[in-house]
Amino acid sequence: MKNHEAVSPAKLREGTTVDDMLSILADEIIRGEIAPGTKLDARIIAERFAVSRTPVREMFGHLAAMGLVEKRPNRGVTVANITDDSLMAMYEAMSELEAACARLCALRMTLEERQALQRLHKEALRVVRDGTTSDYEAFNHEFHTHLYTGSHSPYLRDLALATRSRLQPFRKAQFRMPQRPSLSWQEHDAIVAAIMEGDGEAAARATRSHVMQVSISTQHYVDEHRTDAKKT
Amino acid sequence: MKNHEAVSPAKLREGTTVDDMLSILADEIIRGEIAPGTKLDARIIAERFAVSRTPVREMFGHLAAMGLVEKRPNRGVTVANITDDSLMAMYEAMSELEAACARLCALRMTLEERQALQRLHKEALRVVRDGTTSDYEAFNHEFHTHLYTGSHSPYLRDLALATRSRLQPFRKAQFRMPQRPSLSWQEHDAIVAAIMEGDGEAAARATRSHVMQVSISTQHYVDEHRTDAKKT
DNA sequence: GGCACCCTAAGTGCATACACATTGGAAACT
DNA sequence: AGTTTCCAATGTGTATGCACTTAGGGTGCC
Repeated sequence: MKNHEAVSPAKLREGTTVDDMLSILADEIIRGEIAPGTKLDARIIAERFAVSRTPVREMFGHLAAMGLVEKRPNRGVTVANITDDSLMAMYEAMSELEAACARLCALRMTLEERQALQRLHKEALRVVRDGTTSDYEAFNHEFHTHLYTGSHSPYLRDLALATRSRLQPFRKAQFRMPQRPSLSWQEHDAIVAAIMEGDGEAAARATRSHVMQVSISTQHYVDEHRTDAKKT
Repeated sequence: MKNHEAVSPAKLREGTTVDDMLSILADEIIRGEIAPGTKLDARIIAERFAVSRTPVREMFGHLAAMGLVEKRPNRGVTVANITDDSLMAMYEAMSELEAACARLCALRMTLEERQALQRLHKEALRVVRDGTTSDYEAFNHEFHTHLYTGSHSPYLRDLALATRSRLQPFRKAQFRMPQRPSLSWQEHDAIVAAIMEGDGEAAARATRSHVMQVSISTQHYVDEHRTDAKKT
């Protein structure tokens, strides 16, 4: 029984079942494929992944802990419907987290990291001119990731990453404005300059204002689509 | 602040079974009553609270999401054993979070909040002179809580609260140094002064250095007790 | 006598079953 | 007809049982 090369078709021995579901579901929520306010039926999810409700419930707990869903006792789980206020608050926290990262970047980044950041930033300029906004979005994403890792502060990085995940469904909106990539690049430029000079406070200020600009752009989008995202 | 008090196992059947266990277990871990590295047997916990293993497992998921325990597949959960490096990283993140809060406090605190902070700070001075270190610890806790809420940034506050929870088991060590309360109060004094003057940057700097002082004190304690916390 | 292997015991992870809470709608009353 | 109440259907929360994984010790082999 145990010595069998158990490669049964239904069961895949790849570690944990719930983690797989978790990453898939989290990704779908983050990508916005599941609209905020949607109720997640444990039974449906269980059938979809061909498992029982028990691991699904466990996964729901993880999703709730990530802030991607809200869990109310005896009333099931719904994809987190973020209000304007809480969205604003999250962006504000995000700006502070990134500002702190940027400040530490200015003080701590190695030569290689500084060069990599600058290289990335210069490549992004080409994308601003020639590429699509979607292309720039990828560069933007990586740019900020560099800021997190460049802080050499793992926990700060994790907090920033987690917060960004929670904001992800709304961030994709910002680049709807055609001039946004160009402005974004200019704001990045100020950040890079401050980091290169080792001016931590300037880097923090520039980053804070940059993220708040993103917040404002996103807020406009949310306002426009208020009617769509009506609560269930 | 939500202070869930310990509930007797008998009356757990009322409403939220999992949350009650969660708050109790989390509290025990945070207070250090369960040593880091201890393995938590789902069956034992289930018997203790007179429930089945299912809700216990769900609670384990929450504890893991809080970072209080580590969960390895098929190997159960153990109370998070924080290494020196990760402890340092957490304190660093904490210092940045609190610095951000303090900066916002300087800019945003209402008159009432400023007065309350000052009042609390003055009372703490009496405790430094006459009271026990345990008394001061309570004041210290509330002082920092004021900083979080005074930022008027709910998410930043939540991040700070969550991070503090994870650091709580180690923070109690810092006041072993007899002169620490006095030094702590002086550091607080600089923070309060900066906030009162509305100087955000100064408040941030003072808070950052204050928290890093706490980190250093704690680190000494951890070093001394390395031999105790050896088991993984 | 040391090392590898197997074998057993313990504990985790998932499935199924059951009890209870919530909700929507139909029937009865005002 | 509008409102309320009751009931059933849907779905959550918990218990129990089973399969599988892992760890520890004993036995055979070198």
